[in-house]
Amino acid sequence: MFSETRQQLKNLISDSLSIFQGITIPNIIIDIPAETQHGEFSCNIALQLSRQLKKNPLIIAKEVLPVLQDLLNQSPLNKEIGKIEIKAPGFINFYLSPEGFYHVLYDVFEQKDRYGCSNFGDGQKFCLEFVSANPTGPLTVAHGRQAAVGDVLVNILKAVGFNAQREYYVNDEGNQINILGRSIKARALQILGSDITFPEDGYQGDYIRDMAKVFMGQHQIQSLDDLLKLQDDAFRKFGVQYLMDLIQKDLEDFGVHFDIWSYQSVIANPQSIEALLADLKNKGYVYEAEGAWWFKSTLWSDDKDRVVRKSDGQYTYLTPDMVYHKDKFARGFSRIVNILGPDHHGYIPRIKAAAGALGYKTDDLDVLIVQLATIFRDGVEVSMSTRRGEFITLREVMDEVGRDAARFFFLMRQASAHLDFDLALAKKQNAENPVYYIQYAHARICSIIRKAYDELHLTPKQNDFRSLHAPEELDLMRKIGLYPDILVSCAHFIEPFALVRYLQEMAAAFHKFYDSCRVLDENKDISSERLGLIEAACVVLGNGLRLLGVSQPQKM
RNA sequence: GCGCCUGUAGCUCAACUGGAUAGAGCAUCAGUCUACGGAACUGAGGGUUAGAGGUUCGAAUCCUCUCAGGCGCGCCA
Repeated sequence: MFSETRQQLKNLISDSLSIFQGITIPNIIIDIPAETQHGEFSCNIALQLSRQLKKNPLIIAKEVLPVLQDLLNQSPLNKEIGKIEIKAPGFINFYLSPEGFYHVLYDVFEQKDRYGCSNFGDGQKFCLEFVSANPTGPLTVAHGRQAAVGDVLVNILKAVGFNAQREYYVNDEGNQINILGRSIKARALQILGSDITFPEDGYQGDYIRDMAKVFMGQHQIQSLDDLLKLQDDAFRKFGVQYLMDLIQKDLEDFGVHFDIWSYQSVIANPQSIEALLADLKNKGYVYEAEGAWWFKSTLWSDDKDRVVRKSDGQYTYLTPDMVYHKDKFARGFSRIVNILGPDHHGYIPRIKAAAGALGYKTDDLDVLIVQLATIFRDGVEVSMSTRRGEFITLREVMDEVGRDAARFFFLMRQASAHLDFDLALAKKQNAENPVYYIQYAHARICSIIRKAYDELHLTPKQNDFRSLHAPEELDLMRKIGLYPDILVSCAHFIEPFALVRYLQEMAAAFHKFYDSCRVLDENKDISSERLGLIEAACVVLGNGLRLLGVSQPQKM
């Protein structure tokens, strides 16, 4: 709603600037001021023009005002904008009329579950690849955060009109998988009494031992001889299958559903890899040196060229990944974004260079780095090392604090910022815990509406709010009206954090209103209008929580 | 050494991507309920936005340098 109004104001202002001949009109910006005393919308155009016109911005604003007011009077926007004021040093501020505020509520009741949705994305195909954890162990909290961020992002992208998909790239081949196979085999050997030493680079977690037992059961292995008859491939295949099942179960329980699972072994098969390398060689993007094959990634401003085929004939990680991205591009996405952990940030120029070599723009592929979450238990940091098998899994966190709190906490900071995750706080069921603060607001509203209906036979009004004009009531409406813009902003910056913050503010605005305005009043008109207002608030809280994948309790 | 990121209240973080008096939560202190869910609300204290220059109507935000911290830099994944 506000985005429409802002666009209309922009047009009016643009028209009103015709009084200045021969100037270049800068981009007109309609801001939403931090302070409500500056109105609902604000424009800095007079400040921007002051240099060009060589005039005091205040004077420019005063010259524009009558023209603008005149245009507004002839516009349908007139009944929603109460007044226009000029404030030093030259801002033009717009104040909504009560009708302008009520318009927000009409929108909510017209769109209900769809309130907040828009056509910002214009149906563009958007591929978000995230988690993509190697099947070498259970998902860690780092993956958990990436899963939460990615999942919510896709929810938001869909809400604002993108045709967005969740994709998981399974690295089911390569060095890591070889190590996995060797680790399982070594544990199985040990179980059967062999005194071999565990591989130096093997995965030391206890889960490998469990896997070895399951493996032996499946293959009916009783003796060392039985085991040694098996090909190494059997261990790898089993390991990948077992761990992918585990990972999929974890994600399922975390509420994350991927649309596409892409397997490296399928997409980046030997033929497609050879074909790609031949093609890049033809184009002069791959050359041989020192017995290895190098990708000329420096052509796209990478620091150095990268090996794609080692002198021993093996491919590096990058090579199948290039094939995979070629496959992704070929599927016709207008935007491709990969979420990676911070340890991979050096990889970005490389993979962007790959996009360039494949004939796309390096900007057609974006990489979003989601920083790590540090887990605190009783104020002490929990250390992490996958290799040594010391890590907290996503599963443990989910079991300990619940899915709602886990998802919410992972989103409580910007994805680009480190996150401290306090298990004790996430478990707390009181005001300190922001999840409960928001859910409580939702439940509280549901409870009031129930009571109004059961005991007073009152239902929320949806089309008339003329009695509502207290500051707390208008604040709540203003907040509700902001919601669609918040989603667009999240999509634009590919960052779900603003939604989390918004919902906290939304809940606060409701609690404030509740404390100063009695909903179930003697006056039935006021009651049903306020019921309408809080129902609208409830719709927004519910819609927002749903996008976060957090439950929206009717009672707690 | 080179590259990237970060530095805002005691703590954890915001600030609509250059706007108006830099805001929240926690913590501290002081308050608010005989009525709708107190899991709530109100108020106070707390800041030279690490520092120094620069750009302009205007800087936490952009540029340069300094300081402090983190990460990356293998024919690794």
